Amino acid sequence: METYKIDEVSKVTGLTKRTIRYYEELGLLMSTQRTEGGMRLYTQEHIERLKQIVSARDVLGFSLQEILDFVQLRETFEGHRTSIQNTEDAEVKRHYLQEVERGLAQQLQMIDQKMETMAQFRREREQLHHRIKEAIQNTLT
Amino acid sequence: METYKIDEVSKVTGLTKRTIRYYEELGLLMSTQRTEGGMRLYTQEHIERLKQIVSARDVLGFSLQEILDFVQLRETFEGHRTSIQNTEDAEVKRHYLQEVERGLAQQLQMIDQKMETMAQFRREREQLHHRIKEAIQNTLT
DNA sequence: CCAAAAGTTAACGTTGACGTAAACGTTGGT
DNA sequence: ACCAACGTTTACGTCAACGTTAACTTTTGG
Repeated sequence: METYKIDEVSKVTGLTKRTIRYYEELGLLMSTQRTEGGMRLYTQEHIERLKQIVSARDVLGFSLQEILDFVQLRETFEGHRTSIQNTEDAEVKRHYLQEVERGLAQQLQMIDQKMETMAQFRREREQLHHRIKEAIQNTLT
Repeated sequence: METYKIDEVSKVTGLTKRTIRYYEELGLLMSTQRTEGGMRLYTQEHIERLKQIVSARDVLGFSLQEILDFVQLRETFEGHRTSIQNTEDAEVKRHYLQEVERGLAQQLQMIDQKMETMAQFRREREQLHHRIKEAIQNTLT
């Protein structure tokens, strides 16, 4: 599989090398494969993940701690597929999945809440914008 | 007009007294009337403003510096109505207004950009949610 | 009228999210 | 085989956004 060194990743994501290592340290980014000498080798998947983190951070305004919750929920599920998948106890399994499902439902609700508030904010700004444009018109008459 | 002391304001906005004073210090919140002894007296308008600031901070993820830009743009316009309104030079006036208009247009575009990314993020989460629910169904069959 | 509650300024402390510098090892081209 | 460019860890520095404490004044209820 194609891999990238940290400087490449830094350029395509816009993050500094320091930040990329920091995110790994926090557990936001899964650890990479290393070369014999210890250099990190990133895959395309790592890059996608980093882009998502940036979105969540800059656009949604989440703290790294909140993002960690999001990430862990996904990992929990993906990890589940291989580790718990083969368990015999369907009860345990279902209970586990339901926990994850509840978490996701809450996240969705939280996002909707944010979008609503954002739309509200936008309306307010648009109204101001409208009034300004009117005022400009009035300077022309 | 009805006024409130800082502790009241703290309770209804959820902000600490320290934070409220800090926002005033930064210029995010217009200064209040004071009592003879120097105590701040807030109006309903101050409270509304604080709620907006909290939204912009928590929901939109804006930094206080960004919020300051938003606030100043509004103040600039509101202040304009009384101070520049009566100027004779319609040229100066219109130019001024157009500056403000450009700023607002940019803000709107920025908000739309954020909403778009947020919607994208939501879709991704929803898809994951869907897969989880499917997996739960599968434990029942 | 007076103690307790609430307010004020000033200054230092803390936490999250990185930046930066030092000291050292790895890679890859000539 | 060498060296410039890039990588690694470790550790201290920084800045925004407040928290906390101190020392003091004002307001208010009994």
